[in-house]
Amino acid sequence: MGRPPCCDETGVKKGPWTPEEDRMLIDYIQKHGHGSWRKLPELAGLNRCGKSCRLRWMNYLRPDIKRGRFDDEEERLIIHLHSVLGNKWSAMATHLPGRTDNEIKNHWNTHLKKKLLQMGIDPVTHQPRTDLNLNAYLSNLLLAATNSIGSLTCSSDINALRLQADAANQAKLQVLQSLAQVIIASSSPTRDALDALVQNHQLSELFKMNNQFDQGLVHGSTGVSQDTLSMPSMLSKPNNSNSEKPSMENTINACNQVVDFYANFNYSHTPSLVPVSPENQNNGSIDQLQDHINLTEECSGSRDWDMLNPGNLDTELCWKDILE
DNA sequence: AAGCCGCGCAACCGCACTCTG
DNA sequence: CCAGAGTGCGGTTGCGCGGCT
Repeated sequence: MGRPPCCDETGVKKGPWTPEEDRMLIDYIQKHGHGSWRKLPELAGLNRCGKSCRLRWMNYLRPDIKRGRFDDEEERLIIHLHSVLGNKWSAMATHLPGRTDNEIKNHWNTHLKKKLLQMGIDPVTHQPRTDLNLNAYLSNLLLAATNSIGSLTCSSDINALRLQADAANQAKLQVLQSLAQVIIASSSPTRDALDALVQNHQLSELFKMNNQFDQGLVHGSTGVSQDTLSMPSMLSKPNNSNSEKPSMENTINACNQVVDFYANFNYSHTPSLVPVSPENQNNGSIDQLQDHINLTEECSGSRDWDMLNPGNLDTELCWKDILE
C-alpha cells in the first residue's frame, strides 16, 4: 500500500552536504534544470534521494537566496504575516524575496517567538498573554528588586558602594522595563497596572529613589484620569541625558524600541488584520492596499470585504470602486 | 583543559496535496 | 473516478559551535 518513502533506499547518503556534492547539484541544475527530482540524483551522479536534492537546492543553493540576518523590517513583516497566515511558512516566504520557508520557520522558532513572549504577546494568537496575572507578576518583580536592594549591606569601601548603587539602579530599571512590557502588552492595560502601581507603596518608594523616573512614572500614573495611559510620556527620554547612567539610557531605548516596534508595525490587538478603510486609504499606497487584500484572500480562501472595514455595508462596493 | 549546556540552523521525516494515466 | 507517482509543506531532530563553569 502506498508508495515507499524515497529516503528508505539503502546506501543513499544522508546528513550534511559536502562542497563536492553541492557543486555537482549546481552544475546539473544549471545545465539541465531540475526536471524530475526523483530522477535527478541518478542523472547528476549524486548518491542522494531526490527529496534531499530538492531541499538542498531550494533552501541553500538557489542563486537568488538572500543570506544573513533578518532586518527589522523583515521581522515586522514576518510577525504580521504570521498573525494573518499562521504557520504557513511557504506562503510567508512568497512575501519575503530571497528568504526560504525553512529560514523563516527557524527564525520564528528561535527568535521571534521568544521576542513576542517577552513582550507579553502570545505568539500563537498574537493577543496579549492571558497567563500573566498582572498583580502577581508585579509583586514578583518587586520582590526580586527589593531583595536585590536589600542585599546591599553597609560597606566602607567606596567602590563597593558604587557597585551597589549601580545594582540598585539595575534592579529598578528591570522592574520598570518589565512593567512597561506588561502595560504595552495588556489589551486594557492601564487600570490594573496603575492600581498596582499606585497602591503598592513599596513600588512607589522604589521609584522615588530615582528622580528622573519619578517624574514620568509616578506623576503619570497618579495623575491619570482616563483609562488609557500615554506610553510615550511614561517612557520619554529625560531631557538631560546623564552620561553617568548608561544603563538607564539603554533601558529607555529598549522601552522606546518596544513602543516603536508596535507603532511602526501598525500592530493591533484586534484579530489578525489591521482594518483599513477607503477613507484612510491615503495612509498607504494602492499597492499596499492590494497586498493587504491579497493576503486576506490568501488567508481566508475568499475575499472577505468586511474584514477590510468591519461594519460597513458598502465596503465591497467602495473597495471595488477604488481598485477596479 | 575538559565537560556541560543552550542555541541556531541544516536536514530529515511523514503527511497531504496535486498531477497524470 | 481511481490509484499511484511526484512534489511540497510543516514539524521535528540532531549536529556543530560558542559560552560558561
